[in-house]
Amino acid sequence: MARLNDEVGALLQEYADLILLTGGNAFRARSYEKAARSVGGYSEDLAHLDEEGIHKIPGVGDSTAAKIAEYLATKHIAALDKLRAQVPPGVREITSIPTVGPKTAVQLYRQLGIKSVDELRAAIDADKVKGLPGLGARAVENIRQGIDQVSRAGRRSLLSTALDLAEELVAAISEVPGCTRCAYAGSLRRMRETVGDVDILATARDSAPLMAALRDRPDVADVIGSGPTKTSVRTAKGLQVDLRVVPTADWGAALMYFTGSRAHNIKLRGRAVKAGMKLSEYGLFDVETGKKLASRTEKEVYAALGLPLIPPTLREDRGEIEAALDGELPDLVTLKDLRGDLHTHTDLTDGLAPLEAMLEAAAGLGYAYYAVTDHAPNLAMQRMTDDKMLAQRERARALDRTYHGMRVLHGTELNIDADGGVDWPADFLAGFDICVASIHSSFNLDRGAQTRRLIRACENPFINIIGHPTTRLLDRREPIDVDLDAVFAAAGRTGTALELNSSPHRLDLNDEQIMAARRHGVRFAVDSDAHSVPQLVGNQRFGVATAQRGWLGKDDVINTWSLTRLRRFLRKSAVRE
DNA sequence: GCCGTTTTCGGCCCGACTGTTTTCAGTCG
Repeated sequence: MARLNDEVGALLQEYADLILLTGGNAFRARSYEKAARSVGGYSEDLAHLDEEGIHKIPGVGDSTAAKIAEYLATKHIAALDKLRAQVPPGVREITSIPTVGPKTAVQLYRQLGIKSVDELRAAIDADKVKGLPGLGARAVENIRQGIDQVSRAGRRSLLSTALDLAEELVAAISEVPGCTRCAYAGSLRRMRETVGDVDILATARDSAPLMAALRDRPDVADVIGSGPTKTSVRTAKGLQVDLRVVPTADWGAALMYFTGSRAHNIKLRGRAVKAGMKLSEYGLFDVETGKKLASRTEKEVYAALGLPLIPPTLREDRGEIEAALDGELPDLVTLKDLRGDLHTHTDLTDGLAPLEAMLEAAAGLGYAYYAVTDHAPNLAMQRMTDDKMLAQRERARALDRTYHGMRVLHGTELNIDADGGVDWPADFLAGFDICVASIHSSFNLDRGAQTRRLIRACENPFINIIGHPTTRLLDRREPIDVDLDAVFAAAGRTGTALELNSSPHRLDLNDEQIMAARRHGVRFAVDSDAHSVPQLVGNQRFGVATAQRGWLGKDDVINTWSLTRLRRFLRKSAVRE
């Protein structure tokens, strides 16, 4: 469910953006930005806080607290509305294009009247942009590529965004009198990394009240169509939602049909045909007699096809049907299998919560161990020093075992430089329990150079995990150009785990890369990369689902292991000795 | 606008990279 904190955080971020776009004080804007992040990542729900409680959120002072209180009371912020009136919403949207910031967006608006991404593309095509101050041929070409990238990503929503909406809708529709079952289906149920639309399936004798409940929601901007079996709407945020209502007796067949994938369904139907049966969203039928053989539950339908229930995360026609027939479906890793988290941050660098708050939340998840891995000095903005890191280590040692006996590992997230080196020499690295190493710069090296730097990082005897290996951001940045097969081979050979970063913006490695890496004997760390308590608690479901999509079992994932086994792996002895 | 082992004013995450410049502005992590 979307938290009120995220909603308010987004408004404060918008306010900060609008301050910059209207030429306001940059420090003022930064202050609202900081507050936006802080509110979004705050562990307590705004809905349960009074004005005094709101004031205690770090980075929230008198002015911001008043705006939040105003929003909670009236659902409006007058100052925000005032700024909105000065800048068309499309101008802010333009700043989401990589390489286009507020200065450029405002210049385009002032000089050419451009107030949407579409208008900007048209202006570039008409050669009107080149020649503006600071915008030469190269810069314009970068903007054009940025537009392409954003529009490719923009058609689909992040899994987390779609899931928030779907869970809210399922809860609402389930409460409508007469609704007997309700669930989300589609690519969302398969937990694909991005989702084109949200499919909701429900059963009820009379569908009308369910359809009305969807149509009448305040966040519905547009009803695309509505009949007795299907209603389609578009939300204010542009996400399409389809609600289908089927008879209770056909729940299983309909859920299978609407969960897909298409390729999985086609293969199942082919199998049915060979056996003299027909499979549709209404059930599995005997072709000769027309008799319905199964439809009530998914398990029944799969069983009638001679198959065990196949988990939704595997239904992509990547061999799961064949594996099911051979009795070789993988025993997939689950959220409950995770015994710890190996890549997390605190407010010592860019995290929001102090170490103690993160540890308490981790212990609350039942973790047996937990690694704090704050940023290393080469990410200059983080201002890390040797002394700060050593002081944190002392605190971590002191807090070891104090949270329900949870073991605290002291680590760091190193920066892999363009040559594959990292922040500290061997003697300092040797002091850490665990080292994650990630790329945070030089994203545009050529394929050979990227491959070399990552292989060299794998060969570093102190690096245990390569963090977010391709560095892609689903809504913002393409992956680096790298020979992943060569990197996977190096990771397998050196005993370096590859991360499956659970942030819904990353999911890096992705499902197919995981499958390929596994063939090289690579082990994986499913890590939250949490920068706040909500991320620590919320991210891992996305990582685990992606691990399942990559066919990973418990044994493939090092943070399901016992601490003893994990420590042995972290010694990386094969390389060091 | 926020904040204080720099505390009621004066700083504020700091450096690299890119493409435009001829000494720098804008963007990004």
